[in-house]
Amino acid sequence: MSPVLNLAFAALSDPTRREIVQQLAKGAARVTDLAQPFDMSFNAVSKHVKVLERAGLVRRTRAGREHHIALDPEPIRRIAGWASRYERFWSDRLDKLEAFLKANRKRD
Amino acid sequence: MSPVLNLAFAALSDPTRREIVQQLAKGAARVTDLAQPFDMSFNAVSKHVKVLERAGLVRRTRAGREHHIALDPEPIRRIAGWASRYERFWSDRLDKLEAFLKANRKRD
DNA sequence: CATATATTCAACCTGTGGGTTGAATATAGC
DNA sequence: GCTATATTCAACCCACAGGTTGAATATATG
Repeated sequence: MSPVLNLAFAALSDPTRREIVQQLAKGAARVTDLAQPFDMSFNAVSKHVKVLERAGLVRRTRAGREHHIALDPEPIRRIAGWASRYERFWSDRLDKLEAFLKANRKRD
Repeated sequence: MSPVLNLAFAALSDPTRREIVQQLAKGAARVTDLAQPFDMSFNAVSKHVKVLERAGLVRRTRAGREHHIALDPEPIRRIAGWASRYERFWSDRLDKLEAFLKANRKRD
């Protein structure tokens, strides 16, 4: 039972939250900025950010009335580490994984 | 919106299901075998297997009254691919990822 | 100070998740 | 054929997830 993985996997199971993570990969942003592309209420996005925060996927720094949200890649790293355990099921050599990773940098 | 990732992440957010996956990494098994280590009803485990199946993480082949459950690593591969997009956040070179993966083969 | 902006908090609704129990179904073995 | 085994199906419960709206809070700005 790994609470980190439980929360990280659960947080990333929602496509809206994965889009937010993707957004944050380009740099930190305010909640308003993150909410802007979505066709849902600001409050809904605010909740999503809170879920990501609770899972440790993002960090929040307050600057006046604005909250700066930044990606913390550690849980994703943990997920990559977890997934790597099954890497032998799709190839025996890490350079094959490397090739796969390279080919999949853009897609969702 | 990637249904594959939605379902795979959601399925793997449950520690029981991750344990089942881990169990299946050692080879295919019957539902009864999978249920045996857990302190919950057989039916609960049967449900978990169904969730994994729906997510494409396992495949089922019927042999008489026994159902053989086998790991299908493709969705995990997809997750590894997704996570790899953020690899630049923790290192710039894939050989660093490789080292990390090697060091984390055993843990949960 | 008054108002606009950025954000959370709280209450609510509906759907789904994980668990239970009890029954149904199908195959195996004596 | 009868009984035991392997499994799903169905109904139910409770907790949580994702969304809404309305209000509260805090900071900027004219």
